[in-house]
Amino acid sequence: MQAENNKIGYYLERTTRLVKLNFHQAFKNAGFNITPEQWVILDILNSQNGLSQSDLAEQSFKDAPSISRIIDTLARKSFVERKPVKNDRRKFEIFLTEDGIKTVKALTPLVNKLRNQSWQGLSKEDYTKFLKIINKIFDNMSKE
Amino acid sequence: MQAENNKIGYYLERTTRLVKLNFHQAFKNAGFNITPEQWVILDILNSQNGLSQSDLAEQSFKDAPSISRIIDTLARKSFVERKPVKNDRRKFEIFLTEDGIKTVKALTPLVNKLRNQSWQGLSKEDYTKFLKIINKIFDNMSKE
DNA sequence: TAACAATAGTTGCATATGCAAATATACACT
DNA sequence: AGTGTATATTTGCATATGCAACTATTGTTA
Repeated sequence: MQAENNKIGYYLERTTRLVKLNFHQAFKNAGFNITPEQWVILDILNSQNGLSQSDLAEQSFKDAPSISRIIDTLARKSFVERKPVKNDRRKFEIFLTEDGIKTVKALTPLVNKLRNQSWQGLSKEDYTKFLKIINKIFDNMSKE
Repeated sequence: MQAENNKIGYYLERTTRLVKLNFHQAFKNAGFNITPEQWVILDILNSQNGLSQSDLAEQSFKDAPSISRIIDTLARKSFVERKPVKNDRRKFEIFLTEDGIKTVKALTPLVNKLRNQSWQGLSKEDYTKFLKIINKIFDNMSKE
């Protein structure tokens, strides 16, 4: 396809930004000082506690420095803690703290509500189609 | 729709990030020190030279501080210049410089190539559908 | 006209990202 | 064992964004 796919980047970018903004503000309104990026990490750890930073990097599709600094912030806020790994002293395993677990529990309904809101008026078919297309774009941009 | 729309935010975010990365690297490989965000502004100015910063903010869906700083960078690199407005001394009109114009001309084919690449294997119908859905998400997140 | 509100832009602070370079540790191979 | 390579994480630098606060100027209106 040519010439028609004019402003995909623009629509992608502004929508992503707005979605993140909504999540961030909802967290803030609920009394939680957490960014969407931090939420993603907490959410992953909630289903797989004790991942290493490089595991987290892979699962969140971020690079090592980004994860390193997000973990810094989450640790500073006492949502997670780094535990050294016995067999490999280069690594840390990252665990949710009590407070981290509570926070994920508290925010999960809010996140579901926002997800539903973002998808209002759209169908299951739309979802399938959208995922197919966006992941095709992702693949198209992944090759050299 | 419920419960199914699980990871839209994640797919949006990682795809947007990858698209921007591809554009940035392509610019760099072509010898241009320009970010995708800076490109968007140059591209808008190329079709409407002399917009004010608040016009640019509106058209690019960014806030005033973001535009202010992007213009700072573009001006420092001599791609644009701020011209004071006679009737309203609060305002600047932003103009592409010679170099800015040359740069847009040089990068346009590259941008088109990348747009085509991102849309490879997808149809005009996919495009319509995708735009409908992503803009619906945008609207859903725009209301209070 | 004086006071107040609105508009245009800038600046400071916190966060996130990409990249390159650095450190520390583990692994592999001769 | 010793050298070189790979892996895990951190740090520095540049850029972008959201938000709040600030300055300067313009508009409104009592």
